Formats: sequence, C-alpha cells, structure tokens
Amino acid sequence: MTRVTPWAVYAAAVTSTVPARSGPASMPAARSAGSQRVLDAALELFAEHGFDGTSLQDIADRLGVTKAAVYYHFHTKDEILRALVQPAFAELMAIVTEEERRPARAGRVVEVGRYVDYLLRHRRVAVWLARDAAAMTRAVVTDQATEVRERTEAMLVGSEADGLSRIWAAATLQALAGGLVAAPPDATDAWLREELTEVGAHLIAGYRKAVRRREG
Amino acid sequence: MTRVTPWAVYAAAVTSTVPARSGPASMPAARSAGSQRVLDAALELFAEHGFDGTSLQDIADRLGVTKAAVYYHFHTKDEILRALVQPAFAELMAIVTEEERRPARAGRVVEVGRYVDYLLRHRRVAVWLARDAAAMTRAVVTDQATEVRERTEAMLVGSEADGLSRIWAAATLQALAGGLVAAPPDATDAWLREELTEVGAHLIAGYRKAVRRREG
DNA sequence: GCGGCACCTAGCCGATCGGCAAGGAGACTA
DNA sequence: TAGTCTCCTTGCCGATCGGCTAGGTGCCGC
Repeated sequence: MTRVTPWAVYAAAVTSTVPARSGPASMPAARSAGSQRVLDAALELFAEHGFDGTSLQDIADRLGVTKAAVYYHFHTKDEILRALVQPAFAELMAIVTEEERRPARAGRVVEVGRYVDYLLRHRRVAVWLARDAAAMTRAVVTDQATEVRERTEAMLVGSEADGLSRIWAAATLQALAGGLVAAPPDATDAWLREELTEVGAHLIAGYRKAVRRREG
Repeated sequence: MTRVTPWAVYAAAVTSTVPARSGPASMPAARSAGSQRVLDAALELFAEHGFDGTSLQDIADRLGVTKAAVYYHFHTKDEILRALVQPAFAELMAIVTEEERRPARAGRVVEVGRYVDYLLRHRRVAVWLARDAAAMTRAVVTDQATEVRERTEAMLVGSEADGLSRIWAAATLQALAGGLVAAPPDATDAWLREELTEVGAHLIAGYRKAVRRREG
C-alpha cells in the first residue's frame, strides 16, 4: 500500500502536467528494442511474483543492466505497468464497443469466442493479471481496469447487473483465465481455443438456464 | 521478490530450530483477542491491496497501534500469512483426504457441493487468495498451497492430470472463487451456495462431456 | 573530425521496508 | 507490597525501495 505523504500529494497534483524529459519514456508508442526487452522481463517477473513483489532492481538484474538503465526507458514503475496493460485493455475495449453496437444480441456464445481469441492473443498478460488482481488497484490503471471488466461482463450477461448476472459473468471470466493459467506450455492455441470456448459456452448456457429458473 | 542475501541464507538454515521467544507468537493455536484483531486487520488489507502491497505499518495503523505491537503477536510477516492460511488449508486437506478414501466416485457433483460449502466457510480468505495468488509463492506456504490445489483439482476431475483435465479443473476452481468475489455483500450464504453449486455442476458436466468427446 | 543522439553506468537521495531490544503501564495474584 | 504476566511504546537497525543526476561510451550522419 502506498502511504500518503506530503510529497506524494504534490506529485499527484502535477502528474498531468509533468513536462517531457530526455529519453524515450515520454513517447507512448513505437517502442525501441531496449524498451521492449524491459517490458518482456517485467512481464515475466510480474507473472511470477506479482507487481508489488517485483522491484526495479529485479528487472534490471534479469536484463543484466543497472536500475538506471530501466529508468532510462520508463521513468516510473507505474509507467511499465501502464505500458504492459494498455494495449490489451485498448483491444478489449474495442471488441466490447463493437459488440455493444451490434443490434441483435441473441446468443452470447459468439462473444465468448471473441473473448477467448482475445485472451489467447494476450496470453502472457492475461495469465499475469489472473493471478495478480492487486496490481489493478494502482491508480494509473484502476479506472481503465474497472471499466473494461464491467463492460466485458455486460457483454456476456447483459447490463442488468443483478446479483445473479454478476456472479455468472465473473465466474465465466475467471474460469477462462484460470483455464489459461493451468494450460500446459505445449498446448497449441487452436486446442486451447476449442476447450476454453467450450468452458465459456457451458457457463453462458448455465447462466441462461439460471435466469429462466429464476423467472419461471 | 525477496533478494537472496548471505543473511537470508543463514536465516533459512536456522528457521526450523529457532528457539521460542517471549510473547504468544510461538504458540500456534488458541489465539488471544489481540492476535485475532491483528489477523482480521491483516486479512482485510491483504484482500484489498495484496500481501506484498500491505506493510506491517499499514496493519498497525488500522488497529491504531504501533508496528511493534504487531510484532508482539507475530514476529514475522510470514507468520501472519501462515496463521491466516493454515486453518483454511487444513480443513480443505481434511475434506480432500476424506473424499480420496471414498471408494465409489461416480459423480463429482457431491464434491463440488462440499467445496462450495468450504469456500463459504472461509469466504474472506478465499476472496483474498482468488485475487492474490502471488502471496502463495512465499516459501512458508507454497508447498502446502501447491499440494492442496493439486489434490483439490484431482478430487474434481480425477488424478490423471492430462491437459484437458487440468484446464477444466482449474476453470472450475477459478469460476467458483470468481463468483464468490463478485457476489454482492448482502448475498446470503444459502443463495450463494445454490448458485455456486450450479456453476460448479455445469462445469463438471461440461468436463465429462469433453472427456467423452475426446474418447469417442 | 565533430556534434548529436541512443543507451547505459556509478553513485547517490529520502522514504519505507521488516524486524528487534528495552522498558513501562496496568491488572492480577501470592 | 512485591513479583509476574500481558500488552503495548519508544526508538532504533540494516536493507531495500522507487527515483534521480551527472557523466561517459559508441555509433551516426554531416
């Protein structure tokens, strides 16, 4: 937990107006090879020990460089977090937005398939976040994380957000992520896609049945 | 991540023979009221910010005491972790062991029901660990955690441990935990039990179907 | 050959980390 | 009243945390 100090209050106040400094840390896209190596090492370590359980020194050690070299590419630890998470979030947001526009929403199984494909594309990030939800409480990502999670749940079970829907939606998302985590390393994407889609489809079918039971 | 220092190596070497000190930290059971208050505060904070994201100072602050007061009850942070996790693990081990002895194992749905009941009894711990799996990489609990997880999975899908079974087992456990996390605070245990059991039963049925599909 | 840029190191900063020794307040009992 | 026990405080320790400055090396186009 970050303890609030006078300095931290000041830093938060000027966060949005911090000027650009030397180094590529200020440019968001088009990562250099060095920056990408930092992200790869960080993702590996975050997945293993969690965000809070990994220090900048750990990342530097894995790369065989000093801590300041990491600082050159990303000026804060939160910047690494954001860089790792942002592409995955952006893509999921796009998928959900597209599905929201679709008028007829008879079956949610199609959406499950799209979500499974998405998970497989961002497998490493998904495996990490499935075991380290605490990282999403960081201020830099928490709003995005909450929004994307809520809208994804709504994509699967509708936006009513009653207790029943919430449970089944969360269960479905967690089941898919959990299956991904437990998957053997040599499992092909095609096989994983088939199995996970079936897991999700079963849960969506179960949800519909539960709704019918409650209404009937 | 804990960096290995010469001192840490020494400490690990003498861990098993560390002598009893003053204070109740050496007695495992029969917690005093003060110790229980520490555990309650710690569990709340761990669930919110994760184990690594919570400092002993945070726990002390929540209780309105000093850090050393926490130290009086538990001499290390790992000791708090162990104290929180151990009862839940022990109970699950007992359940799994009992189910392993049962000769006929036609349907796993009964086991799902027992597991759901177990989750509801240890709801706060379960919600915490579902979002903070990184805490289970700590040396004090990692062996127990791995064993209890593997045997619980085996209880649900058998001990073959092929890729298909592993995925469905992990998906089932994660789905139940995820449903628990997403449950509204005012949800009754009886209602939760019903819904979660149905979630688990659906997944077990899906697993059986997947096995039949693969074999046939 | 020279300025400029990308990339990295050495070394430091204040803050916070988990952990610990010494001692005191208060209740209870012999 | 003296001794003891529980529970907590003050105050400190070395280590590590995230973050930062100044400086250097090597490659680039000019």
